[in-house]
Amino acid sequence: MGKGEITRQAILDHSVSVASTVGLDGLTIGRLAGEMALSKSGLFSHFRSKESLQIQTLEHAAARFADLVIRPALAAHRGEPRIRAAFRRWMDWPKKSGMPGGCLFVAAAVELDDQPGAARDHLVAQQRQWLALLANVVRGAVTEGHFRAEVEPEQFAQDLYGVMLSCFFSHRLLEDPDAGRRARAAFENLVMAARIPQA
Amino acid sequence: MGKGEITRQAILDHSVSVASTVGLDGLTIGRLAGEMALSKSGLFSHFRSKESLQIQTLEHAAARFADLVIRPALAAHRGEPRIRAAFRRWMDWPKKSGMPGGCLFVAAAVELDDQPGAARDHLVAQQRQWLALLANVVRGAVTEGHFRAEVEPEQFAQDLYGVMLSCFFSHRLLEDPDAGRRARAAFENLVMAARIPQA
DNA sequence: GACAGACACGAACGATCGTGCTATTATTCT
DNA sequence: AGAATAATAGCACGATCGTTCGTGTCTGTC
Repeated sequence: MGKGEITRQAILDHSVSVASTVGLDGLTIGRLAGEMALSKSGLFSHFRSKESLQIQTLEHAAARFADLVIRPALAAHRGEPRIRAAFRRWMDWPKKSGMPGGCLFVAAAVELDDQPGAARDHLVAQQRQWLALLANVVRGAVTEGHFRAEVEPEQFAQDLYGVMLSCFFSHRLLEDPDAGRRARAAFENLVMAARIPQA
Repeated sequence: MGKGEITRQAILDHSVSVASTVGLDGLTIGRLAGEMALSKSGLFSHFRSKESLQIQTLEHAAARFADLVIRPALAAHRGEPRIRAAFRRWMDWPKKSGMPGGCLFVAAAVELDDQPGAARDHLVAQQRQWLALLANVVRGAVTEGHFRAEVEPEQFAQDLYGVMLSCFFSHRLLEDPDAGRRARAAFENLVMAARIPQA
């Protein structure tokens, strides 16, 4: 790994952190350069455009998400345990991953949902994949006999996403200290409702 | 109502619409002026700063929210009917209110959760009030005998918010045509779980 | 030890940002 | 109708934005 690649990675590390608080658009090359002790043009030369910087920032975060959430979750036993692992890792991945502004994907989702372009396309593909993976994990819980056969995996995935989003909202904006506890409770309710009723 | 007030309202109408797509920060005085056929300084003089424009935009949207969601919901019968009315109005209030970029409050929430200032304070107070109102409506369903006594109103309110947020997310970013249907299904599940079980 | 390539810097560009001033035109009130 | 007031336009400012270009400085190779 050459020196250029090293600084590029360092820039992206910081970029993810900054973008989590000010968004991908609020992300500024001048600011990034200042905080990395680089000149604007020196930093810019690593990415040939701002859009490229934004996309690479998303990719960088996605790689960390795969390391910190997806892979550990898939290492858990199929079925309900894997769902619990995914949820737990997902819940505190912004903290673990050094994103002081909360999950970058949530910020980017709201920011880009109206802004066509390569960055949006990238994020959409990413998030669709993640939701599909969640749905598949739920499907596994059905075939494993943990969940009822009528459980709709896509429904469960969207519901899970809602639990996460409302937790972020209550926690970050409203600063509700009970947000996390309620999110866990909501998760338990979802799981209980999906389980095969014990006679 | 003088002429100044009329144009101010017209500006705010448009400002809400624009901010819903590009955010309160992406909202720009120059753009707003161009689209309203006003000079930058002419428009600016109505608000003495950009922060004031942002706050008034939030207030304007809040007033419409009260008209289109809160008041009609409170007009419904106390208990479960009122919850259903609130949810239904809430679901399609961005459409009804001419916000092409989806709910302004959602966009502002993600944008401002890290940016201290008067705009954030205003939004936080607003959203806390709305969540408290939702919780109160749920409390009404309990005292009315529709919901079980153990139902936690604040939990229900946060869960409801999650249903809305994940619907917006799936609908607007992922363009999932089933997002609305799933949100309604999730709502029904929440209500059913809270009801007094019929023997 | 000359040379090539990678890497960073400094200066400058056109554009746009928010925000003041000063006129000038519209509107409202007596 | 005329005077007082409100609303808008025009212009300029300093700052910052993304981007380009030319130049210097290392590092490693033949």
